[in-house]
Amino acid sequence: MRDRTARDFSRRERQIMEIIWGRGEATAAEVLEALPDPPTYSAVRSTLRILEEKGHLTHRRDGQRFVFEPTLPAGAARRTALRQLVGNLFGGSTEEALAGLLDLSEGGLSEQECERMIRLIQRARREGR
Amino acid sequence: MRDRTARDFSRRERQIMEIIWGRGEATAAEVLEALPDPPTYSAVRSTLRILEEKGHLTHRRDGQRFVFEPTLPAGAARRTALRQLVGNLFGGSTEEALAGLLDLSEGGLSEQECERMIRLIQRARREGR
DNA sequence: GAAGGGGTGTTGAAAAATCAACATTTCCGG
DNA sequence: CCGGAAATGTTGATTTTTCAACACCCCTTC
Repeated sequence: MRDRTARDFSRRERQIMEIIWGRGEATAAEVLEALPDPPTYSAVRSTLRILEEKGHLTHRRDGQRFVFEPTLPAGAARRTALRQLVGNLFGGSTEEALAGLLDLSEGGLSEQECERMIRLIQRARREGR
Repeated sequence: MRDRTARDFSRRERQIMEIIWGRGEATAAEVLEALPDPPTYSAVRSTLRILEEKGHLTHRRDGQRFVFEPTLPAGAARRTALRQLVGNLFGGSTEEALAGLLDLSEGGLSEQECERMIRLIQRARREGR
């Protein structure tokens, strides 16, 4: 079976997949609205259909509309995307990736966030053995 | 001026950029070798040239060969890639992203890793204010 | 100084992705 | 019953991406 990660997606396809991953599911109209540089409604539907043909999406009917949903659960998508990112850009180092992650939150960490994150790490330590 | 993030790359382009980001720099031959599904040498060079035209890469001469290097420093690429990933797939939640990250290291965390990561968080807390 | 290996430069064909137009269906209100 | 709104279905053109062939250049070696 193929990899079915981000490598499989073209530009627009990835853009659309990310929108749907983010929401869990979406209609064509919702995708259109969420796109920062939207083409026509028609074009969006076209791409959605292709994504479905390729096996990345399924749809169910909801009244007249189609509601699209990823074939793989969001967790799997996150996993593979993260794995690739860490592997490709951070040389596989989880620590460096964490550092990069912390760098992002410009606003600074609240005391609570900080504690929760530390607990996450400790839990991973315990469970990961 | 354009965005110049990962959104700008097509499939092959992204693949190649990731290879170069990972190494810091690379020749055409190296890129070719690193590709899991390589086309011809000629095709690789072609894409490298296009990436250069688009402003994502520069090259310097090293004897006969060209050595390609990202225009933006690796740090910037990491930042934007991470930001997008967190924004798109983790709803902007740094914590959830961290959880996902920890999920990746199947082998379990060593005591040392664990401590270093906690220290990273604490440092971010102090500095981020 | 000819041949060959290893590199680049250029060009155009082939494939894939993107897009939009137009037709069709369904539902709803009047 | 009729019309319009809101969907989907179908098709084909356009653009972008991907690829490879071939010409050329430089260096080494015989």
